[in-house]
Amino acid sequence: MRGLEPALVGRVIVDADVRRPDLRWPFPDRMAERLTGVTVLGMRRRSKYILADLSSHESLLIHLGMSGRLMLYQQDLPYAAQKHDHVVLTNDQGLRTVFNDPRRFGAMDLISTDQADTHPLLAKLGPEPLGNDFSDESLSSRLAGRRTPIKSALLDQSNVAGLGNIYVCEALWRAGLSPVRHAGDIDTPGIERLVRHIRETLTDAIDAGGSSLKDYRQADGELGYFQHSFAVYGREGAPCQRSGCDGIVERLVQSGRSSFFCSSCQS
DNA sequence: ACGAGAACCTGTTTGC
DNA sequence: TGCAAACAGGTTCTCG
Repeated sequence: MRGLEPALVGRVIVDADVRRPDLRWPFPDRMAERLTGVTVLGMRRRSKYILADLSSHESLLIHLGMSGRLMLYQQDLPYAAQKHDHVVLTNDQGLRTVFNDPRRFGAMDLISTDQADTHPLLAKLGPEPLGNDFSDESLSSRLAGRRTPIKSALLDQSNVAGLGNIYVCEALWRAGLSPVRHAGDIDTPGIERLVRHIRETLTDAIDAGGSSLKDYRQADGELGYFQHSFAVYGREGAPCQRSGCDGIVERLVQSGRSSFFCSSCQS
């Protein structure tokens, strides 16, 4: 969202090429026409959704799913559609914004700007982890009595919005909490650590990503930028990085998702 | 209400 | 080497 904002805000969309009828769901009626000729007034994010507010009083809602990418192709450079390029927006400077998504778990919708908060996809989201509504008290109350593993509870977007598999694994490691702990069994100090480390994990990731995204004009498809900072994710069999811990990173599957953790220092 | 698993898709990696 | 299974940054739906 931060990479797209300077390229889109204040610009007019002069062409919308919608190259297939759907992603995860069908696109809204006449999406291409409704996007053409409107100005992008601003961009914002709610959980993992990107919202572009338009001069037509509608907002373009975007979710990248698992494999989705939004890439910018500079004006003057020739653009030839790549495989899985599904939507191509061209602005009044000739800059193209391309939604590419091989697995098509992503989504796009057009919604009334003043009803964005009540959209079905957004209505049930929990608090933003970097906002004031996310706190020891709010998380504790949402987890109270829950017997589901804390790993699953943190992936549940109604408890806290915007955490994915990587950041949940990393935050639990930083907090020294086992992913198999029942969500409702975590004591107050554990909740306090969890809230703090969720925030720190996200801010570290955003900081690392921000520097890499400065090269967005190249749109060369370069992959993740926080991956070099993972303590446990994808590191099964590697030594635990916590100082003084001699454990080995393990992997287990919870609710169909891989959890990476150190059973020596996470309890 | 809660929690686990399947489903949606394609591409890449792993294992026999 | 070749093929099949497993796995992948997510979310919703169904079922017990």
